[in-house]
Amino acid sequence: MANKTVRTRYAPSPTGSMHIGNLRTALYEFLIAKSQGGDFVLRIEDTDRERYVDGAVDIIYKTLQAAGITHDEGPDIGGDYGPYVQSERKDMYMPYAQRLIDEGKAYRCFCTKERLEKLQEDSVGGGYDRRCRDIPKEESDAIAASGVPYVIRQKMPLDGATAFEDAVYGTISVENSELQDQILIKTDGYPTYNFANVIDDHTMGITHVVRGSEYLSSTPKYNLLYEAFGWEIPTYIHLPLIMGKDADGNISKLSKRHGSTSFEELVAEGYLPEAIINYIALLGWCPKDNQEIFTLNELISAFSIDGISKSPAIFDYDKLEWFNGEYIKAMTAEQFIKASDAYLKSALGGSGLDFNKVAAILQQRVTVLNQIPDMVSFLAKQPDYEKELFVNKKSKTTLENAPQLLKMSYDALSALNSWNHDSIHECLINLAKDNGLKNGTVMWPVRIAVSGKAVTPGGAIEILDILGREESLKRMEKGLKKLL
RNA sequence: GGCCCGGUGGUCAAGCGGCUAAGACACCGCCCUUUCACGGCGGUAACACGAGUUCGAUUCUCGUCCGGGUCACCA
Repeated sequence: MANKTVRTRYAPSPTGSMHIGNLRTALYEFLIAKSQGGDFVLRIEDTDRERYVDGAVDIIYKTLQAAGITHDEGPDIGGDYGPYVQSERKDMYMPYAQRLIDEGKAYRCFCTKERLEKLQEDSVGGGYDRRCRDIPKEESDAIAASGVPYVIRQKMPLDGATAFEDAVYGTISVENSELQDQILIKTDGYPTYNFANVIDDHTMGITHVVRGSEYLSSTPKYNLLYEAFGWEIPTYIHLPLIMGKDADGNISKLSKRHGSTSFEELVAEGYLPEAIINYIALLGWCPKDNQEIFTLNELISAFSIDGISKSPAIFDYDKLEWFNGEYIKAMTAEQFIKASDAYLKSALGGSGLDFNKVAAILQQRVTVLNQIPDMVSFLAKQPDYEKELFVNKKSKTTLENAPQLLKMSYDALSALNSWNHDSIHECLINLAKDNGLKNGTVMWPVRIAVSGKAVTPGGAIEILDILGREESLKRMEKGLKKLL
Protein backbone atom coordinates (compact mmCIF):
# COMPACT_ATOMS: atom_id res chain seq x y z
CA MET A 1 0.00 0.00 0.00
CA ALA A 2 3.04 2.20 0.36
CA ASN A 3 3.56 2.06 -3.36
CA LYS A 4 1.96 4.56 -5.63
CA THR A 5 -1.15 3.65 -7.52
CA VAL A 6 -0.76 1.22 -10.35
CA ARG A 7 -1.51 2.78 -13.70
CA THR A 8 -1.65 0.76 -16.89
CA ARG A 9 -2.55 1.86 -20.34
CA TYR A 10 -3.92 0.39 -23.48
CA ALA A 11 -2.58 2.26 -26.47
CA PRO A 12 -4.07 0.98 -29.69
CA SER A 13 -3.65 2.46 -33.13
CA PRO A 14 -6.87 3.15 -34.98
CA THR A 15 -6.01 1.08 -38.01
CA GLY A 16 -9.02 -1.18 -38.30
CA SER A 17 -10.65 -3.93 -36.34
CA MET A 18 -9.60 -5.09 -32.93
CA HIS A 19 -7.36 -8.10 -33.11
CA ILE A 20 -7.71 -10.78 -30.47
CA GLY A 21 -4.10 -10.30 -29.45
CA ASN A 22 -4.67 -6.63 -28.79
CA LEU A 23 -7.85 -7.32 -26.91
CA ARG A 24 -6.03 -9.77 -24.70
CA THR A 25 -3.35 -7.18 -24.01
CA ALA A 26 -6.06 -4.67 -23.10
CA LEU A 27 -7.68 -7.23 -20.84
CA TYR A 28 -4.47 -8.01 -18.97
CA GLU A 29 -3.68 -4.32 -18.58
CA PHE A 30 -7.13 -3.82 -17.19
CA LEU A 31 -6.80 -6.80 -14.86
CA ILE A 32 -3.37 -5.82 -13.64
CA ALA A 33 -4.60 -2.35 -12.76
CA LYS A 34 -7.90 -3.41 -11.26
CA SER A 35 -6.53 -6.33 -9.30
CA GLN A 36 -4.29 -3.85 -7.51
CA GLY A 37 -6.81 -1.09 -7.18
CA GLY A 38 -5.19 0.94 -9.90
CA ASP A 39 -6.29 2.87 -12.95
CA PHE A 40 -6.59 1.73 -16.51
CA VAL A 41 -6.03 4.36 -19.18
CA LEU A 42 -6.99 4.38 -22.84
CA ARG A 43 -4.74 6.29 -25.19
CA ILE A 44 -5.16 6.43 -28.93
CA GLU A 45 -1.91 6.30 -30.86
CA ASP A 46 -2.65 7.83 -34.21
CA THR A 47 0.72 9.18 -35.27
CA ASP A 48 0.67 7.14 -38.44
CA ARG A 49 -1.72 9.11 -40.58
CA GLU A 50 -1.08 6.79 -43.51
CA ARG A 51 -2.60 3.79 -41.84
CA TYR A 52 -5.34 5.70 -40.08
CA VAL A 53 -8.78 4.23 -40.70
CA ASP A 54 -11.96 6.22 -40.22
CA GLY A 55 -14.24 4.73 -37.62
CA ALA A 56 -11.52 2.62 -36.10
CA VAL A 57 -11.64 4.63 -32.89
CA ASP A 58 -15.32 3.81 -32.54
CA ILE A 59 -14.57 0.15 -32.95
CA ILE A 60 -12.11 0.42 -30.09
CA TYR A 61 -14.70 2.00 -27.82
CA LYS A 62 -17.39 -0.46 -28.78
CA THR A 63 -15.17 -3.46 -28.35
CA LEU A 64 -13.94 -2.43 -24.95
CA GLN A 65 -17.46 -1.70 -23.85
CA ALA A 66 -18.83 -5.00 -25.14
CA ALA A 67 -15.99 -6.79 -23.42
CA GLY A 68 -16.63 -5.00 -20.16
CA ILE A 69 -13.14 -3.54 -20.09
CA THR A 70 -13.80 -0.07 -18.80
CA HIS A 71 -11.17 2.63 -18.71
CA ASP A 72 -10.77 5.25 -16.03
CA GLU A 73 -9.30 7.85 -18.34
CA GLY A 74 -9.44 8.29 -22.07
CA PRO A 75 -10.31 10.56 -24.99
CA ASP A 76 -14.03 10.10 -24.46
CA ILE A 77 -14.13 10.57 -20.70
CA GLY A 78 -11.13 12.74 -20.06
CA GLY A 79 -8.83 12.62 -17.05
CA ASP A 80 -5.99 14.49 -15.44
CA TYR A 81 -3.36 13.46 -17.94
CA GLY A 82 -4.92 14.46 -21.25
CA PRO A 83 -5.10 14.82 -24.06
CA TYR A 84 -5.45 11.11 -24.66
CA VAL A 85 -5.03 11.17 -28.38
CA GLN A 86 -1.49 11.31 -29.60
CA SER A 87 -2.11 13.58 -32.54
CA GLU A 88 -3.40 16.16 -30.04
CA ARG A 89 -0.20 15.84 -28.10
CA LYS A 90 1.91 16.46 -31.13
CA ASP A 91 3.49 19.63 -29.77
CA MET A 92 4.62 17.91 -26.61
CA TYR A 93 7.23 15.74 -28.23
CA MET A 94 9.51 18.14 -30.04
CA PRO A 95 10.65 19.95 -26.89
CA TYR A 96 11.75 16.66 -25.40
CA ALA A 97 13.65 15.78 -28.56
CA GLN A 98 15.18 19.24 -28.60
CA ARG A 99 16.26 18.82 -25.02
CA LEU A 100 18.12 15.69 -25.99
CA ILE A 101 19.78 17.48 -28.88
CA ASP A 102 20.85 20.29 -26.56
CA GLU A 103 22.31 17.77 -24.17
CA GLY A 104 24.18 16.05 -26.95
CA LYS A 105 22.13 12.87 -26.62
CA ALA A 106 20.38 13.20 -29.94
CA TYR A 107 21.08 14.74 -33.33
CA ARG A 108 19.50 15.73 -36.61
CA CYS A 109 19.95 13.31 -39.47
CA PHE A 110 19.64 14.77 -42.95
CA CYS A 111 20.00 11.53 -44.86
CA THR A 112 17.39 10.86 -47.50
CA LYS A 113 15.10 7.88 -47.44
CA GLU A 114 16.74 6.70 -50.64
CA ARG A 115 20.15 6.65 -49.05
CA LEU A 116 18.87 4.77 -46.06
CA GLU A 117 17.15 2.22 -48.21
CA LYS A 118 20.34 1.69 -50.11
CA LEU A 119 22.26 1.19 -46.89
CA GLN A 120 19.67 -1.32 -45.87
CA GLU A 121 20.19 -3.35 -49.02
CA ASP A 122 23.96 -3.12 -49.15
CA SER A 123 24.93 -3.95 -45.62
CA VAL A 124 23.52 -7.20 -44.39
CA GLY A 125 21.50 -6.15 -41.40
CA GLY A 126 23.82 -3.22 -40.83
CA GLY A 127 21.36 -0.44 -41.37
CA TYR A 128 22.12 3.20 -40.76
CA ASP A 129 25.79 4.15 -40.68
CA ARG A 130 25.47 7.07 -38.27
CA ARG A 131 26.86 9.47 -40.84
CA CYS A 132 25.11 12.51 -39.34
CA ARG A 133 25.87 11.64 -35.74
CA ASP A 134 28.93 13.85 -35.52
CA ILE A 135 27.92 16.86 -37.55
CA PRO A 136 28.91 19.87 -35.40
CA LYS A 137 26.03 21.61 -33.67
CA GLU A 138 26.45 24.91 -35.56
CA GLU A 139 26.59 23.17 -38.92
CA SER A 140 23.53 21.10 -38.09
CA ASP A 141 21.61 24.19 -37.03
CA ALA A 142 22.57 25.92 -40.27
CA ILE A 143 21.49 23.03 -42.50
CA ALA A 144 18.22 22.75 -40.64
CA ALA A 145 17.65 26.49 -40.94
CA SER A 146 18.18 26.29 -44.70
CA GLY A 147 15.17 24.06 -44.94
CA VAL A 148 16.71 20.63 -45.49
CA PRO A 149 14.33 18.02 -44.06
CA TYR A 150 15.63 15.92 -41.23
CA VAL A 151 14.75 13.40 -38.61
CA ILE A 152 15.98 13.39 -35.04
CA ARG A 153 17.86 10.34 -33.86
CA GLN A 154 19.02 9.33 -30.46
CA LYS A 155 22.70 8.56 -29.94
CA MET A 156 22.92 4.99 -28.76
CA PRO A 157 25.93 3.84 -26.75
CA LEU A 158 28.58 2.34 -29.03
CA ASP A 159 29.61 -0.39 -26.63
CA GLY A 160 28.46 -2.13 -23.51
CA ALA A 161 25.07 -3.67 -22.99
CA THR A 162 21.67 -2.60 -21.79
CA ALA A 163 19.76 -4.82 -19.41
CA PHE A 164 16.29 -4.58 -18.01
CA GLU A 165 14.02 -6.54 -15.76
CA ASP A 166 10.80 -7.97 -17.08
CA ALA A 167 8.13 -9.14 -14.65
CA VAL A 168 7.51 -12.31 -16.59
CA TYR A 169 10.69 -12.98 -18.56
CA GLY A 170 13.22 -11.94 -15.95
CA THR A 171 16.45 -10.15 -16.76
CA ILE A 172 17.09 -9.50 -20.41
CA SER A 173 20.28 -8.04 -21.72
CA VAL A 174 21.15 -6.82 -25.19
CA GLU A 175 24.45 -5.63 -26.61
CA ASN A 176 24.29 -1.95 -27.42
CA SER A 177 26.04 -2.63 -30.70
CA GLU A 178 22.78 -4.24 -31.76
CA LEU A 179 20.93 -1.00 -31.35
CA GLN A 180 20.66 1.56 -34.12
CA ASP A 181 20.44 5.26 -33.49
CA GLN A 182 16.69 5.26 -33.26
CA ILE A 183 14.56 7.92 -34.86
CA LEU A 184 12.66 10.03 -32.37
CA ILE A 185 11.00 12.56 -34.64
CA LYS A 186 10.08 11.85 -38.24
CA THR A 187 10.51 14.22 -41.20
CA ASP A 188 6.87 15.18 -40.90
CA GLY A 189 7.42 16.36 -37.37
CA TYR A 190 5.51 13.51 -35.79
CA PRO A 191 7.21 11.40 -33.18
CA THR A 192 7.87 7.77 -33.87
CA TYR A 193 5.84 5.25 -31.96
CA ASN A 194 8.71 4.35 -29.69
CA PHE A 195 9.42 7.92 -28.74
CA ALA A 196 5.84 9.01 -28.26
CA ASN A 197 5.24 5.93 -26.24
CA VAL A 198 7.94 6.71 -23.74
CA ILE A 199 7.04 10.38 -23.46
CA ASP A 200 3.37 9.59 -23.03
CA ASP A 201 3.86 6.77 -20.59
CA HIS A 202 6.07 8.93 -18.45
CA THR A 203 3.95 12.06 -18.57
CA MET A 204 0.82 10.06 -17.91
CA GLY A 205 2.36 8.38 -14.91
CA ILE A 206 2.11 4.86 -16.27
CA THR A 207 3.68 2.45 -13.79
CA HIS A 208 3.30 -0.86 -15.61
CA VAL A 209 3.98 -1.17 -19.30
CA VAL A 210 2.15 -4.21 -20.60
CA ARG A 211 2.53 -5.37 -24.18
CA GLY A 212 3.19 -8.36 -26.38
CA SER A 213 6.55 -10.07 -26.27
CA GLU A 214 7.31 -8.89 -29.78
CA TYR A 215 8.52 -5.76 -28.00
CA LEU A 216 10.96 -7.63 -25.84
CA SER A 217 13.93 -7.00 -28.08
CA SER A 218 13.18 -3.32 -28.54
CA THR A 219 12.70 -2.61 -24.87
CA PRO A 220 16.38 -1.71 -24.34
CA LYS A 221 15.76 1.22 -26.67
CA TYR A 222 12.96 2.39 -24.43
CA ASN A 223 15.16 2.04 -21.42
CA LEU A 224 17.90 4.12 -22.99
CA LEU A 225 15.34 6.83 -23.55
CA TYR A 226 14.18 6.77 -19.94
CA GLU A 227 17.80 6.92 -18.90
CA ALA A 228 18.57 9.80 -21.23
CA PHE A 229 15.82 11.79 -19.57
CA GLY A 230 16.65 10.54 -16.13
CA TRP A 231 13.15 9.16 -15.66
CA GLU A 232 12.08 6.27 -13.54
CA ILE A 233 11.77 3.08 -15.54
CA PRO A 234 8.33 1.45 -15.39
CA THR A 235 7.67 -2.19 -14.61
CA TYR A 236 7.73 -4.13 -17.84
CA ILE A 237 5.29 -6.93 -18.35
CA HIS A 238 5.65 -8.70 -21.65
CA LEU A 239 2.98 -11.14 -22.68
CA PRO A 240 3.51 -14.35 -24.63
CA LEU A 241 2.23 -14.11 -28.17
CA ILE A 242 -1.00 -15.64 -29.39
CA MET A 243 -0.27 -17.89 -32.32
CA GLY A 244 -2.31 -19.53 -35.00
CA LYS A 245 -1.85 -22.80 -36.79
CA ASP A 246 -2.63 -22.93 -40.50
CA ALA A 247 -3.91 -25.82 -42.59
CA ASP A 248 -0.39 -27.13 -43.13
CA GLY A 249 0.34 -27.12 -39.44
CA ASN A 250 2.63 -24.11 -39.61
CA ILE A 251 2.59 -21.89 -36.58
CA SER A 252 2.94 -18.11 -36.57
CA LYS A 253 1.46 -15.01 -35.02
CA LEU A 254 -2.32 -15.23 -35.17
CA SER A 255 -3.51 -13.58 -38.36
CA LYS A 256 -6.17 -13.61 -41.04
CA ARG A 257 -5.00 -16.85 -42.53
CA HIS A 258 -5.95 -18.61 -39.32
CA GLY A 259 -9.60 -17.65 -39.43
CA SER A 260 -11.52 -14.96 -37.64
CA THR A 261 -9.13 -13.01 -35.50
CA SER A 262 -10.97 -9.89 -34.53
CA PHE A 263 -13.45 -9.44 -31.77
CA GLU A 264 -16.16 -8.18 -34.12
CA GLU A 265 -15.82 -11.13 -36.45
CA LEU A 266 -16.06 -13.57 -33.60
CA VAL A 267 -19.11 -11.82 -32.18
CA ALA A 268 -20.69 -11.72 -35.62
CA GLU A 269 -20.26 -15.47 -35.84
CA GLY A 270 -22.12 -15.96 -32.64
CA TYR A 271 -19.47 -16.07 -29.97
CA LEU A 272 -20.47 -14.23 -26.82
CA PRO A 273 -18.24 -11.41 -25.58
CA GLU A 274 -18.05 -12.97 -22.11
CA ALA A 275 -16.95 -16.29 -23.57
CA ILE A 276 -14.30 -14.65 -25.70
CA ILE A 277 -12.95 -12.71 -22.75
CA ASN A 278 -12.99 -15.76 -20.54
CA TYR A 279 -11.11 -17.79 -23.10
CA ILE A 280 -8.44 -15.25 -23.92
CA ALA A 281 -7.89 -14.53 -20.24
CA LEU A 282 -6.67 -18.10 -19.98
CA LEU A 283 -4.47 -17.88 -23.05
CA GLY A 284 -1.19 -17.09 -21.38
CA TRP A 285 -2.33 -16.92 -17.81
CA CYS A 286 -3.34 -19.58 -15.31
CA PRO A 287 -5.09 -19.05 -12.00
CA LYS A 288 -3.76 -20.70 -8.85
CA ASP A 289 -6.64 -23.12 -8.58
CA ASN A 290 -7.30 -24.03 -12.19
CA GLN A 291 -10.74 -22.54 -12.28
CA GLU A 292 -11.92 -22.16 -15.87
CA ILE A 293 -15.18 -20.29 -15.95
CA PHE A 294 -14.68 -16.72 -14.80
CA THR A 295 -16.74 -13.57 -14.74
CA LEU A 296 -14.78 -10.41 -15.28
CA ASN A 297 -14.98 -9.59 -11.59
CA GLU A 298 -13.70 -13.02 -10.69
CA LEU A 299 -10.82 -12.48 -13.07
CA ILE A 300 -9.99 -9.24 -11.36
CA SER A 301 -9.72 -10.87 -7.98
CA ALA A 302 -7.92 -13.96 -9.22
CA PHE A 303 -5.42 -12.27 -11.48
CA SER A 304 -1.78 -12.14 -10.57
CA ILE A 305 1.25 -11.38 -12.65
CA ASP A 306 3.14 -14.49 -11.62
CA GLY A 307 0.50 -16.60 -13.31
CA ILE A 308 1.47 -15.25 -16.72
CA SER A 309 3.32 -17.78 -18.80
CA LYS A 310 6.30 -17.26 -21.04
CA SER A 311 5.59 -19.55 -23.93
CA PRO A 312 3.41 -18.65 -26.89
CA ALA A 313 -0.11 -20.07 -26.99
CA ILE A 314 -1.99 -21.30 -30.02
CA PHE A 315 -5.51 -19.94 -30.35
CA ASP A 316 -7.83 -22.93 -30.18
CA TYR A 317 -11.24 -22.39 -31.73
CA ASP A 318 -12.46 -25.67 -30.26
CA LYS A 319 -11.83 -24.52 -26.75
CA LEU A 320 -13.41 -21.14 -27.43
CA GLU A 321 -16.44 -22.99 -28.74
CA TRP A 322 -16.63 -25.00 -25.57
CA PHE A 323 -16.58 -21.85 -23.46
CA ASN A 324 -19.22 -20.35 -25.68
CA GLY A 325 -21.43 -23.39 -25.24
CA GLU A 326 -21.01 -23.19 -21.49
CA TYR A 327 -22.06 -19.56 -21.48
CA ILE A 328 -25.04 -20.29 -23.70
CA LYS A 329 -26.20 -23.10 -21.44
CA ALA A 330 -25.82 -20.87 -18.43
CA MET A 331 -28.13 -18.22 -19.89
CA THR A 332 -31.67 -17.87 -18.68
CA ALA A 333 -34.32 -18.87 -21.20
CA GLU A 334 -35.12 -15.21 -21.75
CA GLN A 335 -31.52 -14.31 -22.39
CA PHE A 336 -31.14 -17.09 -24.90
CA ILE A 337 -34.33 -16.16 -26.70
CA LYS A 338 -32.99 -12.68 -27.09
CA ALA A 339 -29.56 -13.81 -28.20
CA SER A 340 -30.90 -16.24 -30.76
CA ASP A 341 -33.66 -14.07 -32.12
CA ALA A 342 -31.81 -12.64 -35.10
CA TYR A 343 -30.63 -16.08 -36.18
CA LEU A 344 -34.09 -17.54 -35.78
CA LYS A 345 -35.55 -14.73 -37.84
CA SER A 346 -33.15 -15.36 -40.68
CA ALA A 347 -34.14 -19.00 -40.87
CA LEU A 348 -37.77 -18.98 -39.78
CA GLY A 349 -38.93 -15.45 -40.50
CA GLY A 350 -42.52 -15.44 -41.66
CA SER A 351 -43.09 -19.07 -40.76
CA GLY A 352 -45.32 -18.18 -37.89
CA LEU A 353 -43.56 -20.68 -35.66
CA ASP A 354 -43.18 -20.06 -31.96
CA PHE A 355 -39.60 -18.87 -31.48
CA ASN A 356 -39.75 -19.46 -27.77
CA LYS A 357 -40.38 -23.14 -28.27
CA VAL A 358 -37.68 -23.39 -30.89
CA ALA A 359 -35.21 -21.60 -28.67
CA ALA A 360 -36.02 -23.98 -25.85
CA ILE A 361 -34.88 -27.02 -27.79
CA LEU A 362 -31.83 -25.21 -29.10
CA GLN A 363 -30.23 -23.84 -25.98
CA GLN A 364 -28.64 -27.07 -24.81
CA ARG A 365 -27.39 -27.92 -28.28
CA VAL A 366 -25.94 -24.73 -29.71
CA THR A 367 -22.31 -23.87 -29.12
CA VAL A 368 -22.03 -21.00 -31.60
CA LEU A 369 -25.04 -18.88 -32.43
CA ASN A 370 -24.54 -18.97 -36.17
CA GLN A 371 -25.17 -22.72 -36.15
CA ILE A 372 -28.82 -21.96 -35.52
CA PRO A 373 -30.14 -21.34 -39.04
CA ASP A 374 -28.92 -24.68 -40.35
CA MET A 375 -30.24 -26.46 -37.32
CA VAL A 376 -33.78 -25.16 -37.61
CA SER A 377 -34.36 -24.46 -41.30
CA PHE A 378 -36.16 -27.80 -41.66
CA LEU A 379 -38.96 -26.42 -39.54
CA ALA A 380 -39.81 -23.77 -42.10
CA LYS A 381 -39.24 -25.94 -45.10
CA GLN A 382 -38.83 -29.66 -45.03
CA PRO A 383 -35.82 -30.84 -47.01
CA ASP A 384 -36.02 -33.69 -49.50
CA TYR A 385 -34.90 -36.90 -47.94
CA GLU A 386 -34.34 -40.55 -48.75
CA LYS A 387 -36.68 -43.13 -47.31
CA GLU A 388 -33.64 -44.98 -45.99
CA LEU A 389 -33.68 -42.47 -43.15
CA PHE A 390 -36.54 -44.43 -41.68
CA VAL A 391 -34.18 -47.30 -41.02
CA ASN A 392 -32.55 -47.24 -37.61
CA LYS A 393 -31.01 -50.23 -35.98
CA LYS A 394 -31.13 -49.08 -32.40
CA SER A 395 -34.79 -48.09 -32.64
CA LYS A 396 -35.51 -51.34 -34.49
CA THR A 397 -37.12 -49.63 -37.42
CA THR A 398 -36.88 -50.97 -40.96
CA LEU A 399 -38.33 -50.16 -44.34
CA GLU A 400 -40.75 -53.01 -43.71
CA ASN A 401 -42.20 -51.93 -40.37
CA ALA A 402 -41.89 -48.20 -40.81
CA PRO A 403 -45.10 -47.78 -42.83
CA GLN A 404 -47.26 -49.51 -40.20
CA LEU A 405 -45.48 -47.71 -37.38
CA LEU A 406 -45.95 -44.35 -39.01
CA LYS A 407 -49.57 -45.04 -39.92
CA MET A 408 -50.31 -46.08 -36.40
CA SER A 409 -48.89 -42.86 -35.01
CA TYR A 410 -50.64 -40.85 -37.66
CA ASP A 411 -54.01 -42.29 -36.77
CA ALA A 412 -53.50 -41.78 -33.07
CA LEU A 413 -52.22 -38.27 -33.49
CA SER A 414 -54.97 -37.16 -35.84
CA ALA A 415 -57.51 -38.33 -33.30
CA LEU A 416 -56.04 -36.04 -30.69
CA ASN A 417 -58.34 -33.40 -29.31
CA SER A 418 -55.74 -31.00 -28.13
CA TRP A 419 -52.34 -30.56 -29.74
CA ASN A 420 -49.66 -29.63 -27.31
CA HIS A 421 -46.47 -31.03 -25.90
CA ASP A 422 -48.12 -32.99 -23.13
CA SER A 423 -50.92 -34.45 -25.17
CA ILE A 424 -48.56 -35.52 -27.93
CA HIS A 425 -46.20 -37.01 -25.40
CA GLU A 426 -48.95 -38.98 -23.70
CA CYS A 427 -50.32 -40.17 -27.01
CA LEU A 428 -47.09 -41.53 -28.38
CA ILE A 429 -45.81 -43.00 -25.12
CA ASN A 430 -49.06 -44.86 -24.62
CA LEU A 431 -48.99 -46.04 -28.16
CA ALA A 432 -45.62 -47.63 -27.56
CA LYS A 433 -46.68 -49.12 -24.27
CA ASP A 434 -49.94 -50.54 -25.58
CA ASN A 435 -48.17 -52.23 -28.44
CA GLY A 436 -45.25 -53.46 -26.43
CA LEU A 437 -42.80 -51.33 -28.39
CA LYS A 438 -39.78 -49.30 -27.37
CA ASN A 439 -40.43 -45.60 -27.32
CA GLY A 440 -37.78 -45.18 -29.97
CA THR A 441 -39.48 -47.56 -32.32
CA VAL A 442 -42.55 -45.38 -32.38
CA MET A 443 -40.79 -42.05 -32.26
CA TRP A 444 -38.14 -42.61 -34.89
CA PRO A 445 -40.41 -42.86 -37.95
CA VAL A 446 -42.45 -39.92 -36.74
CA ARG A 447 -39.44 -37.70 -36.25
CA ILE A 448 -38.01 -38.62 -39.64
CA ALA A 449 -41.33 -37.96 -41.35
CA VAL A 450 -41.83 -34.54 -39.82
CA SER A 451 -38.23 -33.41 -40.10
CA GLY A 452 -36.65 -35.22 -43.00
CA LYS A 453 -33.39 -35.19 -41.11
CA ALA A 454 -31.42 -37.84 -39.31
CA VAL A 455 -30.34 -35.37 -36.66
CA THR A 456 -32.54 -32.66 -35.25
CA PRO A 457 -32.63 -30.41 -32.24
CA GLY A 458 -35.40 -31.81 -30.12
CA GLY A 459 -37.18 -35.10 -30.60
CA ALA A 460 -40.41 -36.14 -32.28
CA ILE A 461 -42.65 -34.68 -29.62
CA GLU A 462 -41.02 -31.26 -29.59
CA ILE A 463 -41.03 -31.02 -33.36
CA LEU A 464 -44.66 -32.09 -33.62
CA ASP A 465 -45.55 -29.48 -31.06
CA ILE A 466 -43.65 -26.70 -32.80
CA LEU A 467 -44.92 -27.58 -36.26
CA GLY A 468 -48.53 -27.80 -35.17
CA ARG A 469 -51.18 -30.31 -36.10
CA GLU A 470 -51.79 -29.41 -39.70
CA GLU A 471 -48.20 -29.24 -40.86
CA SER A 472 -47.22 -32.28 -38.84
CA LEU A 473 -49.92 -34.48 -40.27
CA LYS A 474 -49.21 -33.24 -43.74
CA ARG A 475 -45.56 -34.18 -43.42
CA MET A 476 -46.50 -37.57 -42.05
CA GLU A 477 -48.79 -38.22 -44.99
CA LYS A 478 -45.94 -37.35 -47.29
CA GLY A 479 -43.70 -39.74 -45.41
CA LEU A 480 -46.24 -42.50 -45.71
CA LYS A 481 -46.45 -41.95 -49.43
CA LYS A 482 -42.71 -42.12 -49.70
CA LEU A 483 -42.68 -45.45 -47.90
CA LEU A 484 -45.29 -47.14 -50.04
C1' G B 1 21.80 -14.27 -41.02
C1' G B 2 22.74 -11.35 -35.99
C1' C B 3 20.22 -10.65 -31.51
C1' C B 4 16.16 -11.90 -28.02
C1' C B 5 12.65 -15.38 -26.03
C1' G B 6 10.54 -20.09 -25.58
C1' G B 7 10.25 -25.94 -25.58
C1' U B 8 5.36 -30.83 -20.22
C1' G B 9 -0.06 -35.20 -24.27
C1' G B 10 -3.05 -32.79 -30.77
C1' U B 11 -4.34 -27.76 -27.96
C1' C B 12 -4.45 -24.64 -23.24
C1' A B 13 -1.76 -25.86 -19.09
C1' A B 14 -0.35 -27.24 -13.26
C1' G B 15 4.44 -28.34 -11.59
C1' C B 16 8.95 -24.35 -9.14
C1' G B 17 14.92 -31.12 -6.57
C1' G B 18 11.91 -36.58 -4.46
C1' C B 19 4.57 -36.97 -7.41
C1' U B 20 1.62 -43.51 -9.95
C1' A B 21 3.55 -35.95 -13.79
C1' A B 22 -2.87 -32.55 -12.07
C1' G B 23 -6.99 -30.39 -14.64
C1' A B 24 -9.59 -28.51 -19.15
C1' C B 25 -10.59 -28.77 -24.65
C1' A B 26 -10.43 -32.26 -28.56
C1' C B 27 -10.64 -37.60 -29.52
C1' C B 28 -12.44 -42.81 -28.27
C1' G B 29 -15.71 -46.19 -25.36
C1' C B 30 -19.84 -47.06 -22.01
C1' C B 31 -24.33 -45.28 -19.47
C1' C B 32 -28.67 -42.05 -19.78
C1' U B 33 -32.12 -41.15 -23.76
C1' U B 34 -37.83 -40.36 -28.71
C1' U B 35 -32.44 -38.63 -32.98
C1' C B 36 -28.54 -35.31 -31.77
C1' A B 37 -26.83 -32.70 -27.85
C1' C B 38 -26.60 -32.09 -22.53
C1' G B 39 -25.23 -34.92 -18.24
C1' G B 40 -22.53 -39.14 -15.76
C1' C B 41 -18.47 -42.74 -15.88
C1' G B 42 -14.02 -44.49 -18.03
C1' G B 43 -9.91 -44.53 -21.67
C1' U B 44 -5.74 -43.24 -25.32
C1' A B 45 -1.99 -39.51 -25.04
C1' A B 46 3.46 -35.53 -22.60
C1' C B 47 8.43 -33.73 -19.56
C1' A B 48 12.73 -32.36 -27.42
C1' C B 49 17.92 -34.53 -27.10
C1' G B 50 22.89 -34.89 -24.84
C1' A B 51 26.19 -33.77 -20.98
C1' G B 52 26.96 -31.71 -16.03
C1' U B 53 25.52 -30.40 -10.65
C1' U B 54 23.12 -33.59 -6.94
C1' C B 55 21.95 -39.17 -2.92
C1' G B 56 18.10 -37.83 -6.48
C1' A B 57 16.37 -34.11 -12.01
C1' U B 58 10.40 -32.33 -15.69
C1' U B 59 12.39 -28.78 -12.16
C1' C B 60 19.31 -26.00 -11.65
C1' U B 61 23.77 -25.19 -15.49
C1' C B 62 25.82 -25.79 -20.39
C1' G B 63 25.50 -27.50 -25.39
C1' U B 64 22.53 -29.35 -29.57
C1' C B 65 18.05 -29.39 -32.04
C1' C B 66 13.33 -27.36 -32.89
C1' G B 67 9.83 -23.25 -32.67
C1' G B 68 8.68 -18.16 -32.42
C1' G B 69 9.87 -12.96 -32.20
C1' U B 70 12.81 -8.85 -33.77
C1' C B 71 16.21 -6.19 -36.68
C1' A B 72 11.56 0.58 -40.52
C1' C B 73 10.86 8.04 -41.07
C1' C B 74 4.77 0.84 -38.89
C1' A B 75 2.63 0.81 -34.72
